Amino acid sequence: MRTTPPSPIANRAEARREQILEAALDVFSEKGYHEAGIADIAGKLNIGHGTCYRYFKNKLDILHALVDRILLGLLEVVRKESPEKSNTIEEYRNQIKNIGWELFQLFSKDPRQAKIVFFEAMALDETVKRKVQLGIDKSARLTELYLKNGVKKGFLRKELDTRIASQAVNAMMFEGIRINLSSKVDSKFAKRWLEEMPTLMLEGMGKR
Amino acid sequence: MRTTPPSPIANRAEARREQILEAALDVFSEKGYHEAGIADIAGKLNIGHGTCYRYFKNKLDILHALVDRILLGLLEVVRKESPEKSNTIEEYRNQIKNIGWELFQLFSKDPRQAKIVFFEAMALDETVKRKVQLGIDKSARLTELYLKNGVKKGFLRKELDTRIASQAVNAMMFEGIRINLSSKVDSKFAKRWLEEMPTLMLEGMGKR
Amino acid sequence: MRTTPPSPIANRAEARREQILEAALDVFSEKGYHEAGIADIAGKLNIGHGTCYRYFKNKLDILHALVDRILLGLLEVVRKESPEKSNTIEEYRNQIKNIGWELFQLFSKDPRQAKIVFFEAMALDETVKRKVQLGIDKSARLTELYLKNGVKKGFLRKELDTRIASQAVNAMMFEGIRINLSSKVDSKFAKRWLEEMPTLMLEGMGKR
Amino acid sequence: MRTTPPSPIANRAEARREQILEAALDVFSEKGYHEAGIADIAGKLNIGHGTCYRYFKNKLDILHALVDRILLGLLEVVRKESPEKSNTIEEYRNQIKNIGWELFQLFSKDPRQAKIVFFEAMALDETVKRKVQLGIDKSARLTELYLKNGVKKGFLRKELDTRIASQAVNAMMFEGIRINLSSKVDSKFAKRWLEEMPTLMLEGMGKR
DNA sequence: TATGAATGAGCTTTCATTCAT
DNA sequence: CATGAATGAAAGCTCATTCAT
Repeated sequence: MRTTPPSPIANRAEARREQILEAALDVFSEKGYHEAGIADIAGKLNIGHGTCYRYFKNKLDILHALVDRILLGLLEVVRKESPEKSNTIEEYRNQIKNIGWELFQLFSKDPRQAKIVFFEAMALDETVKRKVQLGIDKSARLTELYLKNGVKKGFLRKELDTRIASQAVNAMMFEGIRINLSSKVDSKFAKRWLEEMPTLMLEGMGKR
Repeated sequence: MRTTPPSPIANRAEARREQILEAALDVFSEKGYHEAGIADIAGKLNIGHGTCYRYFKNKLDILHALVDRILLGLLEVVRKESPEKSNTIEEYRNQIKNIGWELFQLFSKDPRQAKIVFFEAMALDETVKRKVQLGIDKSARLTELYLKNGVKKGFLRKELDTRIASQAVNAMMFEGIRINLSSKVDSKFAKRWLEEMPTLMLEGMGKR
Repeated sequence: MRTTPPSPIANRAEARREQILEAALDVFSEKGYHEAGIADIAGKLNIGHGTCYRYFKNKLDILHALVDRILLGLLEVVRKESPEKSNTIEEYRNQIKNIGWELFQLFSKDPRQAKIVFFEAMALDETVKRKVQLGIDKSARLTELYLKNGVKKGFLRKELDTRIASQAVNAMMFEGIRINLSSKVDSKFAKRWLEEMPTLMLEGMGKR
Repeated sequence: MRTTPPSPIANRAEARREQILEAALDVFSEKGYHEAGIADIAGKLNIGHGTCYRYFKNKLDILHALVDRILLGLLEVVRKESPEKSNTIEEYRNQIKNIGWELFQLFSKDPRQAKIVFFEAMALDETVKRKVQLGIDKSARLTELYLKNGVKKGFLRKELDTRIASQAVNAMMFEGIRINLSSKVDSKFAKRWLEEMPTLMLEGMGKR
């Protein structure tokens, strides 16, 4: 349900923006932000590089827009499930699996996105870095809601430090993605990771 | 047992190298690799910037040396404890606590190091990135030895995917450090993290 | 006596030209020719900047047209009085006063014009510069007619080098305007200048 | 009598600066500040253009340094004569002649300087413009001292508005130089101008 | 061994101008 | 006629690296 009717001209402009972002995603993730030149982006689209500056203030602005989009997608995934839904630990285990799976999907389908947020953006100017950290933090806060629900419903430990635990959960998730990115990992890794993680998180490594 | 007697001249040169690395650590971690200039490093030491090139091939070479040193320190910590030592889960819990503590120590004492390996180095050329990933991987392999010991001794789950689990453990550890770096976190955070982690890892979040 | 009846369509076009020139006057005098962009001019008129190119060949062409207009106005003022009119030195003094006053009026009413011809145009390509110099020269030639009349009528010195003197007169006039432009001069300055100039020119500074 | 012994190294650097300024004088006066590129300046000296940036912050900085030097030379000339020296109008007439002559000399010997201060600098950023105006103003203030001396000694009119008159004198002087620059003027012009000016200034154009 | 002057590749960015719509 | 998206030449500037001293 769109609120504004799609003006064709705005759409054209929007499409250009998208093209540029798409090309930038390619270039930045391949060569890295600093090595990449505006010319590379424009070159990929066979447009004059001046054109990029009609749609973005500068190179950094492109990255910002890119990061925004990626984080949006990330949060969308995390938000899809409802924190209150699970009533038993088994349901919860499934939720975890789902979210993990979706995230893996998201970043496996387009590893370029992961490269940007997990590697490039972290070494750049304070504002981008902060933006990503905020995004990750937000994701952790959402995760925390799940944990709190679990504690409330009684299937998670009462004394659980949900703040810490949510960050640990996030860390595992993202680390899995990071490792998955480093091409030298076999394709079954993701599957193993996804299967092992919920058990690890819920039951720990210790013998019962 | 040194194989070659320490020639004073080699020592002098070695000292210079150290100085430069120390200065580079400062500068790179503060301004970031790209923003930092060779001149900044030399400036800090009040030496001509040409001098840096007598001790290092180029700017990237300095970073490589820096990363080497940092990873060395990291592995040293992880190696300090012996994977075979623990015989009960309680001993193991203590080992984990120890290692975690030492790592926190290492990177809290000198957050510059963490900034370099966890942020800067990851956005640079493939060789540095790989080097860091290898370091982290090595750390995970070591961790895995502990886990295998645990499984063998029977205080960790028999079916534990030690490869995955070791990476998860690492992830939690490093995430803690990363979060700790983002200055806006209060000083008690480290303590909470360190206390919560072993339990999380061993018993998970689920209610027993 | 117009030769062609004013076609309404030509008038519309003419009006557009005028609008653009007016806007250009604003923009050029405010930001300077180089800092000003075609977009600024078009922006002021809320028209597409491509439109400017339907009325002018290029940016420089706009300046040329502007300078033409300004110089035209300048010469109009100088031409208003008739060089042959004065018969006594007192009449002449009044003529001078008048012309000076009108010029001050002209450029005080619209200092933007002065900024263009006296500052911007002089630092641009040879053709504009020459055009302005020619205009100033023409103004001096006119002034010279007055002087020649004065010599002929006997109220100016017989040996007066009218060529030089006319240029000196011009110089004083224009310098007054230039100084007046530099905002930090008080409003009474113009009055003092206008009053002092005729005496200076006619009687000099020396004691009689 | 130098206060500091001339360090050879400082001299070398100083020499480079001078070379660059000299080349810039050439280039700026020939092509105009905006048309001129740093590359042109460096090209003239057969040095890398980066070198210019070792000695000057940026392009504008070069112009500033240039203008400073020119204005210094200008003021030096004006300062050479002493305002209090003249006791009769004839002595004063000679002083005027001298100063005028020297200024003509200064700017005829190196018309490039005149082009910079009288044309280029006036169309540039506020700071340069102001600097030049200040220089010209300073020159007028000095001239005023001469006039005040003349009034005091009684060979200039008692009621003379010395402020205005000094500016008028300046104007004539500089206009002469400006006209002289426009190559199409014959070489005798300067001589005529210099001869006519003192009389004009002292006795005016009116018949006695 | 240490220096820092010199270098120039290479980047980002601007904006006058064109032209298809 | 009017538009403004697209263009790309052209410029300023930085800084890692070299090398004569």
